Amino acid sequence: MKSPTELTEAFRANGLKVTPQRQLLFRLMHGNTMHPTAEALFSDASTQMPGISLRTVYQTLTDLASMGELRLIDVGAGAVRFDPNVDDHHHVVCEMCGDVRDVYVAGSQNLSIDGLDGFAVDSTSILFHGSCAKCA
Amino acid sequence: MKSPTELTEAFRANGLKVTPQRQLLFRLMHGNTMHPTAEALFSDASTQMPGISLRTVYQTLTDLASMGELRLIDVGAGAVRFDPNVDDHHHVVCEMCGDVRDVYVAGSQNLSIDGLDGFAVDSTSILFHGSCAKCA
DNA sequence: TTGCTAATCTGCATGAATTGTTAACTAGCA
DNA sequence: TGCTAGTTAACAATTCATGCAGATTAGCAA
Repeated sequence: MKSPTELTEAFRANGLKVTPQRQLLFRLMHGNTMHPTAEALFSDASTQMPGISLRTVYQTLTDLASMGELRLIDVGAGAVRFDPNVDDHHHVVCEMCGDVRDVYVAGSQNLSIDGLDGFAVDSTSILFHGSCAKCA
Repeated sequence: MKSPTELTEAFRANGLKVTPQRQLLFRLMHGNTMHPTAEALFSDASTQMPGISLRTVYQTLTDLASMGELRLIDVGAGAVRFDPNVDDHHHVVCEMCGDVRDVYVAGSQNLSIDGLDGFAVDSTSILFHGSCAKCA
């Protein structure tokens, strides 16, 4: 994800306005490795800006996602999570505490895959399920 | 997934009762390659047994899943899908029509993975996103 | 076959996550 | 400084899934 300053430029360039709510969310997501849910971010944002709406958090996150500045990740645990890391990477989720971390996978071009006939594949997501060091 | 007859045995052996509703669902899921949602199965079941409850469909599917007779798959499109194929396999989903098909992946032991330190991995799911032949 | 009892079914209520709606508000340009 | 399109907040609505309670039934035992 771009820096808050760069995002300000990018939003204006796209005809979108840069409000205090959005700037706060830019800062909260920049460099964030927590893979937060919308609710979690809303909670964080609320401490710094009481009265901010959950709807606004969702709105801004989906705007960022559609600009390619964030990735949505679904670990099958109810709520979607947001990841400012847009590198080509995957995830591991702890089934006990729900913690999610980034995983880098190399060598996938050597996989032998059967069943993709007729499909044009756009993207691949690999999700590892297990238990983290703390929960083991 | 086992055959309806075998499932009848298995349910009784576990102290679970075999009702007409359950038998119908056994038949509807056996060999089913559609990866249906609970709603879709409910719809199918309703034509053969009007009055069956959606609650019962969820209940039976959950029971089957906890017995290891089916797998739950989440393609990030809202509802969870159910797969009677419990082999070690993965899935591809068409982003246009939502169709899901089984994919077999070999060679994953040769992947080079970075970021799993401290995690004990129980399972891995690979999901391919793209467009199917009909929607391309 | 009959009766008992725990398991099940249905219908409805509830809950969690997300999106739709609308009137009031404001960023950013002229 | 004013205008106007884009935003926000509050609330309603939707979707998917689970909790609950009273009526019903499968399956065992006599």
